[in-house]
Amino acid sequence: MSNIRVRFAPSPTGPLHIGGIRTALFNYLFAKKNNGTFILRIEDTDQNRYVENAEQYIKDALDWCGIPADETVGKNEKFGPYRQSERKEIYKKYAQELIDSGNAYYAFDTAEELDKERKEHEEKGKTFIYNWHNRKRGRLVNSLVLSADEVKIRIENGDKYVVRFKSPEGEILEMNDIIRGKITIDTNVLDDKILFKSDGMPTYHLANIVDDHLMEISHVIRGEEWLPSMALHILLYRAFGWDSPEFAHLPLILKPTGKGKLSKRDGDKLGFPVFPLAYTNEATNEVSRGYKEDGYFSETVINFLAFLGWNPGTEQELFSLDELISAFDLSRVNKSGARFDPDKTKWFNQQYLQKKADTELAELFKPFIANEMKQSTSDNEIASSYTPRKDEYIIKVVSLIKERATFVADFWELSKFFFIAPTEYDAKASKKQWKEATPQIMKDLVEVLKSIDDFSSQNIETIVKEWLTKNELGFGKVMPPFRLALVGAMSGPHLFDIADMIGKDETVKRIEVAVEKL
RNA sequence: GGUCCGUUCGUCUAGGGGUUAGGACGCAUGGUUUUCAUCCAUGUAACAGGGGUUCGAUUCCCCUACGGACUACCA
Repeated sequence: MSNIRVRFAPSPTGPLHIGGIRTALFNYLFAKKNNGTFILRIEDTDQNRYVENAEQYIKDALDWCGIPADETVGKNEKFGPYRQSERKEIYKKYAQELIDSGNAYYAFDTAEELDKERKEHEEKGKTFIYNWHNRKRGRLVNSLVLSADEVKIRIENGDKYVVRFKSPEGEILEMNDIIRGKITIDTNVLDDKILFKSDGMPTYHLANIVDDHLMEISHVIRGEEWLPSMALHILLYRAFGWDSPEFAHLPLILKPTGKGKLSKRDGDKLGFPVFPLAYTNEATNEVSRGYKEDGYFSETVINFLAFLGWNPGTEQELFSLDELISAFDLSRVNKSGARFDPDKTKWFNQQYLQKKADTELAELFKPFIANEMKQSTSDNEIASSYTPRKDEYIIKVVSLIKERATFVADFWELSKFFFIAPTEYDAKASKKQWKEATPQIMKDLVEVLKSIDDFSSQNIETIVKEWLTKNELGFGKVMPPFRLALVGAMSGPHLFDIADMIGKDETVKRIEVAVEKL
């Protein structure tokens, strides 16, 4: 195969949701796998739905995911412009070419007239199709029924018109889809799609075909919602006398529960993001959450999206972007829609969190600590002595608690006792673990602790254990209340590690406070 | 309604004429950890239904059911 060139061609009507990101990802993977080029083209032919900040959002989202385009607006513009609104004249020329070759025609029917037509057909239980069935009969007004002069006069008069494709009659069209194989359609059921709108803009169909041809796109990889348009597109390539690219229609991403494809609303309803990045609708000020802001790593998003509708055929599930590139194969893409599972995305994030270096996680954790400390210092005097903690300390904390976290945002709850003394004690645990004899045992423990010079985890452990054995004290009598005093609850890492981290003075202080309070 | 596409555990999926139908998420149980979590082990659970073809079908074909997409001067 020569020169692989693929494109992702979103319409800037709002934020891109994960379905769009997955389409972009599969295009990207296919391109990189085959030493090809990944192009981002902005399909902004619908002026009514255009949203100002959407194009930037699309670029930002692809950048965050690590799958930027090789060619796009402002970057390697060999086939530019890459915004369809800036290519108007090009489409006009090609529309004319189709009219001249008899593959398209002018139509003067108004939207209202057509609506009425459709309704009337529907009432009779029929389907209105603007094609050979009725384009020359009935009440439709177009250059197929009007004389050349009449058409000319109408256009010169400034009458609104559209250009329609003249779809062929009585042909069984056989097409090939890389994912689905052979697809057959009877051209008699195709309607004469509008190619050029009365506002001087092309429709998706014309612009898309012209651009894909001009930009030398070799493979069209897009969502399944385009499958019904494939016949029209193939027919357009033929009408122009161009070779058509190969097609691959990706399965849709479905809602976690219920019917239909995943939509923006599902995220709000079920409490998970559907967008890569948070997005603020400038008109309504409505904010939609994003994976990034919810604490997911881009690796997570890429990995779970890759596995929606594709799999490598092995049992490996964790793939870096590079691994994805080498493993990717369109022939292993599924045909059926994939239900989106938020639970599994969490699992992916947990996996990636464990793989991250402690230093990197510590950096991500710092802002959370700063924020929490700001809130706690005022009502917790002990906190002040812990305030600025060195990086080294934070890295150590991260190494001790990360295995129980899924998000960086979980860190504080899992580790706050490394930074501030407990202000309250888990009620259930205190009742169960803090017995009558406990205060005295704790006081004795404090004395033992005070005598330790080398306050390292291992050494404390050794000495405390020796003391336990010597005094015939059970672990169960000492360790739970000890933990309660340091942590405030029955959870957390190895207790002697905690003591080591917070130091002798603080350890002793916390036990004394607990004895007082409990 | 019409057209097209699809259908393996609850979910993502592997497999493919003869298999104990495999893995992962989730869930459950047990072990490790005198905590919690992690981790490990085990368990749970599926070929939509009906007809063919065949010695044999979950796998191939047809029908039905169900699901989905499309059916705009939206993409």
